Amino acid sequence: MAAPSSLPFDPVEEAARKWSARWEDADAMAVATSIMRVQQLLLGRIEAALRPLQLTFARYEALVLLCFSRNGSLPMSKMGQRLMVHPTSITNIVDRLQTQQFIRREPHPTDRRTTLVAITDAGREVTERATAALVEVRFALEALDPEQMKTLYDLLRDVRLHAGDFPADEHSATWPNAFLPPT
Amino acid sequence: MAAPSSLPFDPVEEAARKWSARWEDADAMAVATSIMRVQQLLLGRIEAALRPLQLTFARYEALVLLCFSRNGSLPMSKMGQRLMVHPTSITNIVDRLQTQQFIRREPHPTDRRTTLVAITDAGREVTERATAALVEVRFALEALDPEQMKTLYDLLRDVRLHAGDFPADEHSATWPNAFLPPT
DNA sequence: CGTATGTCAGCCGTACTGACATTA
DNA sequence: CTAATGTCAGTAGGGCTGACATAC
Repeated sequence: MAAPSSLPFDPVEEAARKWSARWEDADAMAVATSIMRVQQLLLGRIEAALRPLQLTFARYEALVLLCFSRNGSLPMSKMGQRLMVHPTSITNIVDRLQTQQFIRREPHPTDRRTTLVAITDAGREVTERATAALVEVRFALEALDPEQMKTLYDLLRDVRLHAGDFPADEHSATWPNAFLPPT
Repeated sequence: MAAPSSLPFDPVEEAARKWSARWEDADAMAVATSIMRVQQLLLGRIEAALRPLQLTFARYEALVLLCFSRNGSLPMSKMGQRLMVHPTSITNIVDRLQTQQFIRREPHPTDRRTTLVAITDAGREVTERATAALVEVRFALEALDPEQMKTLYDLLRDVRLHAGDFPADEHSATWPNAFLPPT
């Protein structure tokens, strides 16, 4: 985690100012750079919170995905699609989680090509503890109030939608309305 | 680059819905996940645009930083601070750029501890071409109009500020006003 | 003296390519 | 047959740690 580093000014703003003097689209450059930097800052703080539990964010996401599945198990291919990772990367992640005894590989009952990944009790337990750790630091986003969160979420959703992260159509609400009772 | 993956729904929204049923701060989790995903999508498209020039985004950022410096050269330590990378990582990046003949290492005139990194003519040239390539794809942010860009920039700036990316005080404007003539 | 700068060897987790065996 | 699934070996680029020589 690169230390929040003692600069006397905002490096992104500085770059945008100089950029606009010779090139176009300085605003897009400033936003793209901001996203990279924020991701780096968040990931650093998130992984620092997970380190005592021997988890990375990638492995944590995989565990959460399994926790949310109907039977606590999913095919490798499904996990790869959801987490946006390469098939060989999901093999890697699952290998590590298996070494840690947080998941088990099981045969698929009907399709003998596919491998099911099932979360273990130890896996559920560490996921609970990791989640508590992340909620405690509010995912490193304590700078934002609920309204700002919603605005940011919606803007990022537009970017994801345009980049093909999920289909446009459908009766999909924009904001999950996490704090409202499920309808 | 993980392919934009043919899911029939928004995986982040889906996760937020299930999250809110058992845990707190589903909105912070949704925003953090969105940032990770958007960063991955943007980086994928940006690096695809840079690949023909044999550049990664990290190396491109280093070249731009040098382009913007007064004399086309900076100490390694300064580059590391600005780019938020570890001292050994800047050595790595500079090594690769040097192999590509895009930069030169030079001795510092007065402080014999520090190494100056100077951009070469070939370096300036490839930076211009890379910039043109990125401007052409609008940094993969063509989904957003100027007003959305500003909103997003300001929100991300709040997060960076709170995370210690730069000091709060100062007479710093929030938006670089890239399209206005310099005052 | 203590501090700062850059480099080196080495390790880690991740992303990918290409090839492959197995099964639908 | 073609297509899908998961695995393996190997490679690449990046982020770190610890140790170190050098210079302020």
